[in-house]
Amino acid sequence: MAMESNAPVHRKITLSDIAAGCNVSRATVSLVLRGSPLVGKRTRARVEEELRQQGYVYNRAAANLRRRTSSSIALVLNDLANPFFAEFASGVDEALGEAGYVTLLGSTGESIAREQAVLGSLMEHGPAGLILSPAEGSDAARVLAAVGAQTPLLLFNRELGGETPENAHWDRLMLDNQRGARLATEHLIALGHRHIAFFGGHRDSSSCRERHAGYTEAMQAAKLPIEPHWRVECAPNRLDAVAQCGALFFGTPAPTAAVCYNDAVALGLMLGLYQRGVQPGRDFALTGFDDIAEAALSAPPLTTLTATPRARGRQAAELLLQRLQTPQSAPRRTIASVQLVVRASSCPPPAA
Amino acid sequence: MAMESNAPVHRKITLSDIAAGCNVSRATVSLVLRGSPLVGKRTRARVEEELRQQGYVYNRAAANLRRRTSSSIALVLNDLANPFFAEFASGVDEALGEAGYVTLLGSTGESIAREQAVLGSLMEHGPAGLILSPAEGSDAARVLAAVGAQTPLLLFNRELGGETPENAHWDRLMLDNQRGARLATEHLIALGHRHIAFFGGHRDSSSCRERHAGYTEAMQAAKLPIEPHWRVECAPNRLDAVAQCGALFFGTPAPTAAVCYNDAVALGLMLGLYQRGVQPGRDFALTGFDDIAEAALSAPPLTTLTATPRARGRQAAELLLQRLQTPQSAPRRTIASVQLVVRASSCPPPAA
DNA sequence: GACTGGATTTGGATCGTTCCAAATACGCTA
DNA sequence: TAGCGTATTTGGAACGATCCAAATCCAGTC
Repeated sequence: MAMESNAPVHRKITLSDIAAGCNVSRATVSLVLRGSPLVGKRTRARVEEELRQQGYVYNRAAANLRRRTSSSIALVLNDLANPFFAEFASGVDEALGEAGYVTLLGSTGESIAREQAVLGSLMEHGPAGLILSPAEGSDAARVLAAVGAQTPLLLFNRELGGETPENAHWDRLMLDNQRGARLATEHLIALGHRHIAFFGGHRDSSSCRERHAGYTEAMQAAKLPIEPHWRVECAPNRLDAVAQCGALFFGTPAPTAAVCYNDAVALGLMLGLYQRGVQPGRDFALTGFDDIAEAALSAPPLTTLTATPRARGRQAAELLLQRLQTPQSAPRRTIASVQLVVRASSCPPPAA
Repeated sequence: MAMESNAPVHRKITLSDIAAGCNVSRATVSLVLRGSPLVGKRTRARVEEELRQQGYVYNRAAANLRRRTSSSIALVLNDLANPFFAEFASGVDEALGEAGYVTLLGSTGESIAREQAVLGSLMEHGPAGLILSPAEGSDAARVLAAVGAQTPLLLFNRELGGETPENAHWDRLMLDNQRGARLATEHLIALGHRHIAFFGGHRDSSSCRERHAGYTEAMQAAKLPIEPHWRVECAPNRLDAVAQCGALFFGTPAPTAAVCYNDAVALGLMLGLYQRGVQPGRDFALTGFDDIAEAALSAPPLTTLTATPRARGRQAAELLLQRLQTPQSAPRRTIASVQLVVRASSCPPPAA
């Protein structure tokens, strides 16, 4: 029942406490902590014992202040609740952790106002860099104002609006949206579809524009006409997709297939189709984008494009870490390729 | 084309720069920053203008050092890629952000070793408190060693192994696992099932034990026997669930329904059943736990227990913030209730 | 013009660590 | 035992903010 330690119960243990405890200077303890070869072995052992005894925990904030360094990286996501971003985040955190960085999390819920607030708040913590998947409609000027020109930023997934040469110095990691959507469209065409819609997303989102371009490209290459009512916009989530489903069938000819902006939208569309008595995967073909975990488990399983979000997370972290190494090198634009995963949701047209 | 600012391009702007820029002392600038009523209006205006001009960003780390405060809270999760935790995280971050805290993220991927490493690393950043959803098999002694007795910790979702009176001082936010599983089991019994299995999870996980207890309770109350081979363990993810599916049908009588440890496991089991030619929701009834987003969209939609993870995230944040207010008050154990959501996966038994 | 008291402003020490130049210790040789 | 070179150790000034006691300002009063 003896007291193991006579340290005061409150107040944190600092370098000085350790130094006093074993009659060396603070500088020496500091050297021990950082594993410097300068300290003698006897001293090192003594200090290490004392560290253990007193239950010392390193104060990285103080060290960072003195050394003018940072050991954190901010991760700002437009929608953490979306499994695609959750997996991405987990990849980022994993890779950053291995490199000795800690992740400062911020999620914006697609709100530009929150994005501004979150960026401001995170910057005050002095991250070494940031990874940003912008909220819809976020623009370069505001982000630059919040982040400043000194801190490296990696843009993921979406472009910012209003980019100018001055702030185009950011690195990027984007998905090959156009090629992905083209692959999906070509796949549907190969199955015999002629009336193919592009469903979901907003026109002012860069990723949506790119995917739509891939769709258009494939349609034109196959000399297929595109009706205006085959382009239905909706927010990139399930709920709005269900609501907008009807719009697909307002005009003639009605589409027999749809390339969807992403998986969430595709899953929503499925639900909407069921509600109208149309069975997806039998009466109507559709494809998604992202290959979130539930895509393989939906009814029917969803044909989609896989981007392996966890791997993208690791990649994003690595790109940013490289940037920290070489702050002056030219900005990099990385395009991650995507692969078509064919599942049961993409059926041949009923007529064929 | 005039230079707007003559500040050196590199090197961050500090209080002293501002002070020098408008001939006041650092102390005054500091007061302005914190909106103190002490400073005169003319001075305040002058300083604020200078802050804007120079693009000052507050260094919260330095302030925290001096004030011996903290503005961050660590969130350590066993599985961020699981949508349940992703939504939880997004709720936590939202509530913490509103309270002016920043979230330090750490995900452990169910590895005790990583959990130790992550906790250690996060502690060095001096969070005001932590929210921990422990990895499977994590024990109280190790967590206490990593976190210390000073920093408030809120346990979420799972209990730690090896709890002793000394480290039982942590707050807790748990789900009403037992009641939830009992409700699910009673529901299946009411549908006419007599042979009901409990599928998935590991015996040494507290949440699994509790859910299993709820299942047992309902079975016993209905005077239904339980066969040993109706208890199949597996890791709480889809993949392992698919693999273990066969084990359910090794003995007789075979179950006609299963209460699953969670949604991930239930969705995996569905897949496994399909592979054996058994159609879930028609030939076999099952229930999940968590109500992750995909539960409503699976084929068939999954009967499960909803815990509204985003709301739980907010609640966890609020509980921890309250603890920071009153460090001395007695530890709180909060049990969040869950609700049964009946969907098509829970069908009557084939015979009935 | 000296004095008073509230309103502002300020220098200097401090938080816990690291850097750096300088001091001390120690083992050997002469 | 003095002298010397290498191996350790160390005081004190940073880092960028805040705290606090003390200084200064500025009407208004006598």
